[in-house]
Amino acid sequence: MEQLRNFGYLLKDLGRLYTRRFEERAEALQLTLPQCKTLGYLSRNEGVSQVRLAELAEIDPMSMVRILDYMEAEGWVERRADPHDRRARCLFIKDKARAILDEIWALADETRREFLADLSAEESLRLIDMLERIHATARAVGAPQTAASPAVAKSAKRAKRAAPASGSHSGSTA
Amino acid sequence: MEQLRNFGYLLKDLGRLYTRRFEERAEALQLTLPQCKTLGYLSRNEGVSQVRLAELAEIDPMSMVRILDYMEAEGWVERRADPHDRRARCLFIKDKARAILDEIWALADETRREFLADLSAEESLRLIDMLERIHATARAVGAPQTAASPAVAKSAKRAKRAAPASGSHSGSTA
DNA sequence: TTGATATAGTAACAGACGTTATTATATACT
DNA sequence: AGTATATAATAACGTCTGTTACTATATCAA
Repeated sequence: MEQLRNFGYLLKDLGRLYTRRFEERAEALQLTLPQCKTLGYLSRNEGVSQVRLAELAEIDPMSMVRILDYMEAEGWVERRADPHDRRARCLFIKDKARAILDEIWALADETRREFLADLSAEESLRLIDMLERIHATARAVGAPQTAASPAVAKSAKRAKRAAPASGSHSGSTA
Repeated sequence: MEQLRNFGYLLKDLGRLYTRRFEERAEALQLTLPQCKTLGYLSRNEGVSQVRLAELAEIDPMSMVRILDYMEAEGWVERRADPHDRRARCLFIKDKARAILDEIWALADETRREFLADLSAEESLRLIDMLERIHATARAVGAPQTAASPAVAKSAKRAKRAAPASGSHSGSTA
C-alpha cells in the first residue's frame, strides 16, 4: 500500500536515471537523448517540416526549435527552405549524422538492456506494453481540449513555487 | 522491436505527464510533487536533519534546501537548530501541513488510479513491482563510486549542448 | 482585392534541477 | 592544543524545459 504512493516518483526518477545513463554513454557524440530521438525520427522522415517532426517525435515545437538550432550548428542536420511554403523549412540529416545512427541504436539498446537486466524477456515485453498503455491514457488525460470544448481557455496563473534566488525570503514575497 | 527503442523516452514522458497531472490537481495547495513527497517523508520522521530527509526521500540535498526554503517561507515546515550539532537543523512540519496530509494522499491516489485505469488490479501491482526492480538496478548503475573506488574522481567536463541564446548562427537571419 | 484568422518558426522570459564552490562546524589524528 | 579532513547547509551558476508573445506567410471569407 505504501509503495503505491510512490508510483509517480518512481516514473519520474526512472526517466531521470535513464536519461542520465544514456547521455553518459552518448557523451562522445555530444548529443542528448531528445537530440538522438529527433535524429532517429528525422532519418525515417527526411524532408518534413519542424512542426511535423515535432508531432512525430512527440516533442514540443519550441523544444524542437532548440534541438535543431544546436544540431544544425554542429552539422548534424540541415534546414532548407520549403519551395511551397515560405514559412516552413524542410529538414534533412547530414552524412555526419547518418554515420552514427547505428551507434545511437546500439547505445539505446545497451542502456535499455542494462535497466531491464533483472527482468525476464517476457516480463520486459509486458512491462513495455503496460507502459505504452499508460502512456496513451496519460496523453489523453493531459490534453483534453482537443475536441469539443467551448474554447474557454484555461488561464489559471501559476504562482512561483520556487524560493527566489536569494535575498528575499526575509521580506514578504507574496 | 521498434518500440523497444522508445523505452527511455516512455519513462521520461510518463514521469513528466504524471508530475504535470498531479500538480494540476494540487494547484489549490500550491505545492509541487517533490514538495508533497518531502512533506510525506517528514511527517513520518520529524526531527531529522536535511541530509537525512534528503536520503530518505531520495532527493538531492541541494534540491532539498530549495524545497524547504519554499515550504518554510510558506509556513508548511519549520527549521529548528539542532542542540547537538550547530551545523544542522532539525525539521518539523507545522499544523498547516499536518492538516492537508490526507488530502495529498488522496490526490496521489486519484492520479495514480487515473493513470492505471486501463490496467487490471493485478497488472498494476506487477507493473509497480517491475518498476521498483528496475529502479533498484538503475540506482546501482547510476552511483557506482560507493564502495571501493580509488577516489579518482570523474572530471570529464560537459560542453554546452544547447544553442547559445542568440548571436552565433545569426548573421543574416537574425 | 481586402480583411480575418490560422500556421510555421522563433525570441524572450521564467521555473526546475543539477553541479560546483563556499562557509561553518564537527571529528580524527598527532 | 593544533592541524587535517569530513560534514551540514547553502550560494552561485548553468542547462533544460515550458510559456507567452511576436513575425512572416498562408488560407479563408466576403
